[in-house]
Amino acid sequence: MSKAARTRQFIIETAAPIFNQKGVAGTAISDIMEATRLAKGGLYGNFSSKEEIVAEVFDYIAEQEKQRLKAVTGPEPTAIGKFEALFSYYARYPLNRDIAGGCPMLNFGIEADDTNPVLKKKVQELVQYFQQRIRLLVQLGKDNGEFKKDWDEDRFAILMFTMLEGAIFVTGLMNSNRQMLVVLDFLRKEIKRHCK
Amino acid sequence: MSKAARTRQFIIETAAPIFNQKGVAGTAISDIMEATRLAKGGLYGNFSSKEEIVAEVFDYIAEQEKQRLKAVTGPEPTAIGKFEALFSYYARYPLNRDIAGGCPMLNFGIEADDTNPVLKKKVQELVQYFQQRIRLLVQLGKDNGEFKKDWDEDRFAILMFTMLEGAIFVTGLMNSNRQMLVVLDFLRKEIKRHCK
DNA sequence: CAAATAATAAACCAATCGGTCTGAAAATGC
DNA sequence: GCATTTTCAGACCGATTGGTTTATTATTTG
Repeated sequence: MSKAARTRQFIIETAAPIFNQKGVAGTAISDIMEATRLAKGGLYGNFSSKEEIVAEVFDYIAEQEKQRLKAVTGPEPTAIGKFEALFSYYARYPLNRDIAGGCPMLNFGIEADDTNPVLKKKVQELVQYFQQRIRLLVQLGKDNGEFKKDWDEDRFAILMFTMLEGAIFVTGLMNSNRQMLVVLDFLRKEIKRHCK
Repeated sequence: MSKAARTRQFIIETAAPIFNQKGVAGTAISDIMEATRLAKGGLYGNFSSKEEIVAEVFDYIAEQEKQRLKAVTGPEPTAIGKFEALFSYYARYPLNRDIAGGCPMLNFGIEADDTNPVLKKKVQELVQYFQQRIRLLVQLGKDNGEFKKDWDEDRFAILMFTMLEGAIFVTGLMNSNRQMLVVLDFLRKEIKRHCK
């Protein structure tokens, strides 16, 4: 890895939580300069514009989120276990300092919706990936004989995803994970309901 | 109503959809000048800062949302009817041109969360108001003998609210109300399940 | 180890940011 | 309908925005 590539990566990783917390419009180049302790030349030697930094930051975040999802569900052999691992991950989500500023899909998605079509498309793809993963988990459970065959995974993926995103929002706003716990309790029961 | 008061109100109403779409940080005073066709003096003669405009814009939006909620549920005599009116309101929500830029609670809440404690508190209060209204609707239904007495309204209010907010988010991002319809279908069945 | 190349700090740029101020114009009270 | 007060346009302000350039310092590579 060349010096340039390392610096580039360092900038992306340092800028990521700043953009996630303060938003794209709310983050100034000077904020990134301060956090990276790099001068302007150091940034613009590696990126051609703020937009390019934002785009790569989101790509990095998206990859990170996918990896996190894999890391959480991967070790569990059963679909039920994978779901349970996901739920205890989300129970800690609002307190999780790794994801400063809350869910990036929500943060970038809300801002990009009316302002940044390129970023919006990236967020769309990440949302679709997540919903797809939920559907695949249900299908896995069906194949394993854990879940009833008549369970509609498409429907469940939508319910689970919208509830989780809503709960992350409320949870961040209220500084309490109480509502998240209620949502997770519901999802657990929904899983049980469809177990064989 | 004095001229000043009318201008003030005009500024608030004109600025509201702009802030809701572009965000607080993403909206410049020049944007509001352009939309209102007022010069700087016209704005700063009525408000002392951008922050003050934002605060009053959100107060206006909050009041507007409360009124909308009342207007939708008010005419219906039964709790079931009120819920059904709400659901058909949300089915049209993403297409509704009155609320340009999506749900203000979500838009302002996400941005204010890490950047603006004053605004954050205002959003918190509006969220609590909405959840309270849902609980009261369930209680009304219980009192009317429409719903079973053992239905946990606190739990339902959380599920309904988080799902709707999540659905509004996804729906705006995806430019399709498909997932909203799935969510509404679930909520309808949840109501039926608790009917006597 | 030297020459070529890549990376960065800092001065600099025009444009725009939020905000102030003053004089003219419009609304208001008598 | 005149005098007073309110309301607003527009020039102006310093600070900050995203971005460029240049000169110097590191890092590679032969």
